Amino acid sequence: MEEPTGLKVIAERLNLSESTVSRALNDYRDISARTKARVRDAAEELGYEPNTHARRLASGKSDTIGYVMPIQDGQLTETFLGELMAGMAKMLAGRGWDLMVLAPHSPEDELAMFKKIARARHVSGLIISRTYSDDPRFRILQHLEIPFVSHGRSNDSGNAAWLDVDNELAFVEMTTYLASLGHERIAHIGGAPVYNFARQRADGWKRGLKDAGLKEMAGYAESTELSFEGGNAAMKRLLALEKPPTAVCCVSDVVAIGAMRAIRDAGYLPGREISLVGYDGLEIGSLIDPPLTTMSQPLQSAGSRLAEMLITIVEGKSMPSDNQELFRASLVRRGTANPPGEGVPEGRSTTDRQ
Amino acid sequence: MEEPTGLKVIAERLNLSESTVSRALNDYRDISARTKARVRDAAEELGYEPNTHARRLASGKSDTIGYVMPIQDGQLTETFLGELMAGMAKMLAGRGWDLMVLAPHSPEDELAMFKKIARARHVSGLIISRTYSDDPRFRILQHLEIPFVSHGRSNDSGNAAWLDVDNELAFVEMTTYLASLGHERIAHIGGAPVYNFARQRADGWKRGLKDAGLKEMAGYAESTELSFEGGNAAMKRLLALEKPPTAVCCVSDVVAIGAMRAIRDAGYLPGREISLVGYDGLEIGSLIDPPLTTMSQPLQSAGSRLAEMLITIVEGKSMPSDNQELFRASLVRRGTANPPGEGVPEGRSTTDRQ
DNA sequence: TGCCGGTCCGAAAGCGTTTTCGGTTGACTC
DNA sequence: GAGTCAACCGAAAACGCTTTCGGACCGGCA
Repeated sequence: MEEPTGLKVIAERLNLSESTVSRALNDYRDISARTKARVRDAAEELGYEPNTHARRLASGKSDTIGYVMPIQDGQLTETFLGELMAGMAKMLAGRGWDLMVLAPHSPEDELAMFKKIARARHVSGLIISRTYSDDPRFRILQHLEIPFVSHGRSNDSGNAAWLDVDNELAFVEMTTYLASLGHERIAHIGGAPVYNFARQRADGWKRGLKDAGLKEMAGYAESTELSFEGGNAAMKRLLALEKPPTAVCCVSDVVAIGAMRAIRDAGYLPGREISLVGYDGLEIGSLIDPPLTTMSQPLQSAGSRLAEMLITIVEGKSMPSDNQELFRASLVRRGTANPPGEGVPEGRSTTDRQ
Repeated sequence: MEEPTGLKVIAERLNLSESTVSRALNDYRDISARTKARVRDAAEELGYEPNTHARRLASGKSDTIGYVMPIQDGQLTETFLGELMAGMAKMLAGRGWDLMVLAPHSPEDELAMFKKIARARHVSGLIISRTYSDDPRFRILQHLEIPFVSHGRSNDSGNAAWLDVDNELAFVEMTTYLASLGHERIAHIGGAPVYNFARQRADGWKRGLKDAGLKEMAGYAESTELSFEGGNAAMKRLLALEKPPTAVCCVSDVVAIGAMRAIRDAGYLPGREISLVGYDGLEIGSLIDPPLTTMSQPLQSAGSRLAEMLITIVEGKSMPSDNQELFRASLVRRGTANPPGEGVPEGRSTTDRQ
């Protein structure tokens, strides 16, 4: 229908040159205030919207950042993604930037995407997530000179930009909390240490034990895959111990829910004979019975902040290494963490303090 | 570093003109096979990657489609989004298209985005979801002449492109299944009928009752918000009935989980005295106790198909009205749907037919 | 009067493709 | 040997914007 109005028509209507109109719109300072106003009014009236492609071609900028979906690791992230991406998209839209989704189906595919981006430059920065303890992507992206920020640290993230939750602190707090309730036999069901967050969380648990003056008992450091079945199996192993724990720190809510099942199957009640704390703050945790005590991490704000950081880096307003931020998880007290009660499995009904 | 190789350098190296190189790369037929091969080899060797913006500006195409995230309705969709978008992104990437995320924070904002797209045309098509029974977006997008396909139908989706799950059929099957187990008092906890899918599911339940020769009892058609609390409250109302149902069809898994809690709180066991079936097929449903029987809908494939449909429409290879597809949900038998047992609340322990 | 320094705007050269339009070959016909 | 017709390729004009550069104009100062 109505063909899109370009700079030309508004220039003609105002008896100005296209270049003047362009600069007026972009608020150059060699254009008089009066002219700027006239141009802006006309643009408004004509419903002018600049052609994105032309603008990007001419300026050499792409005003687009890409989010690399972590899809090769099964579905544990799903709940995550919506909120995180919504946070990014809103922030970016507010600044006139676009968010593009990259969903590689394999590490090779991911690498190919990186290379293509390095060449075509139609995406000016990347956000990656679900980082490994040793994550080659940091080196690759740096070598390719693609600006990026990572959601989660890594051994390789030294001078890169990242935003992470203080996983270690979260698990220190979790452990300390459990200890403060009177627990002395606190175990941990962790994830594979290839995941950096899994390692951090395990470290936090250990430090928490130490801080509380507790010692790590043999067999208490479980590691498993990040799934319901994983948590279930790990908990079974813990229950088979000579001295089973009275409380367990779980690397994720899903793992914790799996563990709850094992506890039930053994004839105990989660939160009663054995306390549990999860991590993620999934809403679903509040729906189960008893509702899962957990550590919740910010998501929308993380997405938003990630995008913000990346923009300043892409625009050269800050160095990657100046963009390293630690968010904090917060304890959500629900029903599965209580003082050790009676009926502790296999055990003397230990402490009664407080 | 190495400045990006453009058409020019490969043309010079081969003693050809840029236009020839361009056409060779795009497989025009007025270029000899030999030349094409030479060009392709050189391009490969030089690591040529076309400049997206230049290409899009020149061709007038944008090879980008946008997905409008449904974020204003709370968080019920979250689990969804990851898989759906992954499905889209993979399909699009396979064809060289990009997926852009739009996250409007209000209906007005959404409208503004549409208008901008209609002008700037930097996105050549849209995928919308979470459709309302009366959804103004269909009219708007058609009027704006923005190609789109909808995930979910609407009263207004007559000649538009859509992909939907056969919600009605799913609930017919669900109801029939419950009836086949011997239930005669089957209720429904639905969602607000402003959501088209909620209306369809309610219709399916009614038809299922009729097909089974059952009649809808007074107060059995509950409607509530799509949340845990909603399901919980609705179930409480059902339990307060003179003749409470022995089975309940729930509009979503989350609602079903809320209902389970109400059942428990009333002293009954979900799946025993009162059977339940949810909808969505959330993985989390399998983790709770007892695991939730549900109807599961395809997601990755839906995302992929949506993208595919939109491409053919954008390319003018098919009319929107020729792109209307119904996917089918499938029953996932887990633990909450069983023959009516003893202890049916308030009731004669009705039938014993299995 | 002449010169200087601002202020404001136009001209024009890109940005890297795509695509239309001819034009040049050589082979083929009659 | 003149004409025809493919087959193949180059020239050049877009695409719609950004950005540099220079120039016109005006006031003020010596």
